[in-house]
Amino acid sequence: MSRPAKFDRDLVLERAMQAFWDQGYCSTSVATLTQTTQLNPGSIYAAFESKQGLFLATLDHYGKRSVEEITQTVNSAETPLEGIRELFRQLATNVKKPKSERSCFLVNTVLDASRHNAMVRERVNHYFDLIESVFRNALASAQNNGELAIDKNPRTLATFIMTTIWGLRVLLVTGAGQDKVESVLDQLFILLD
Amino acid sequence: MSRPAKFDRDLVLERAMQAFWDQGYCSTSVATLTQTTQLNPGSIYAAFESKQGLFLATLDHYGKRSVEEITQTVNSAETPLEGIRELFRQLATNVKKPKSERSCFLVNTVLDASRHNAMVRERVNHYFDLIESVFRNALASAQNNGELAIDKNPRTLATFIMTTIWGLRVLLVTGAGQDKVESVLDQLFILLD
DNA sequence: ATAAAACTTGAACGATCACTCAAGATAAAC
DNA sequence: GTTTATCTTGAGTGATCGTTCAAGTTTTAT
Repeated sequence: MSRPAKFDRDLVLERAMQAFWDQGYCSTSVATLTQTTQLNPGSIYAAFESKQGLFLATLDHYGKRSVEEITQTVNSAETPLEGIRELFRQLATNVKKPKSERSCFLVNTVLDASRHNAMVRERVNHYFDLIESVFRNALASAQNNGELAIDKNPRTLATFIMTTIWGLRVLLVTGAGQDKVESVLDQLFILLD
Repeated sequence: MSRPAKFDRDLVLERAMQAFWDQGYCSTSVATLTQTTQLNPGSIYAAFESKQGLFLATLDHYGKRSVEEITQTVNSAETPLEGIRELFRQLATNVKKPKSERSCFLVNTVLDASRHNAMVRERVNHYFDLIESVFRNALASAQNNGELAIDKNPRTLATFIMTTIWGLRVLLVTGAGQDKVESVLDQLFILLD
């Protein structure tokens, strides 16, 4: 016996996420959020408790989708190792895309808001862990296939892959060209052979 | 025929830098800056024009010192390649240090303020370029010494080293332990052999 | 001494911040 | 149709934001 919320929660999260992603937590005012989400302050606070509550919800929105997309890309290739390579090739094509300077929402957040907020840090680390396990599993499969040498360590390589992704995100923000990005991919792929 | 400023500019820059580094540009208010620098608002604005002006000055303060320290570490080892390895070993010891979660001021800045401010971006990129050239020169020297295989490309490797540093900074912020950090170093060192 | 120039002080400015809440609107339950 | 519970609206809250500036202070040059 109550009135359901009129707005589409996923649409609101998507729009709020774009705002936070573009401008960062601190520079995104509630006034901006009311514009982009087309929700009044009251509705935002009724649904998400606070600006931080909305931010955490957008983090989940982004995190879940990232994990899905990465899993999809890595696991839908012909072989596990090829899946990982394909993921990096896709990442590299971001150079040309218009909003590549936004980097990754999780990476931006971990270097910004997470350092003084345990809740944010834990959530970001959670999604990083999930993503790393996708790589670790793929590498283990590759070893079983004989695609990856038996003396390589999937755990070590997965950590290194994560580090390379993080580094690549920064590289893209610096405005690096195609050549630099491909340099990085080449070096990483050497280690995966 | 004028009155000289009473405050120590370097000390003020150091204190302001610590504040910006700890909390980020946006979260560091001028009120905070007046406390940490022990300067009144008027003095700050007389000396640095604006909050952003002070920030840019702290960026230079940090950037110049970083370049000096990296150059020193890389060039004072017995061989160029050993210098690069030594730098990474030092970076790795940051895991234990209390403020390791602050990452690198330049990296934090490039993912935060730089994306919507060309002046900040150019300045950060400038220092990144200087640092990368330290590695490129060291690698070229290593090749002349016969320490680095002749088929390796110093330019490509220097870019990869920068990417690894950036990735390592993120890794440290996630709270990774010694083991993960050493994993990354091991993989990087393979590529330098 | 005096004048000139620059620095220091700190109260005050308008703008904007995150957030609240009373009033009105709306859907489900009966 | 009435009740009930919740959502929506948007003006308004006090706090804090970056910045300014007039008044007072201090140093140098003459």
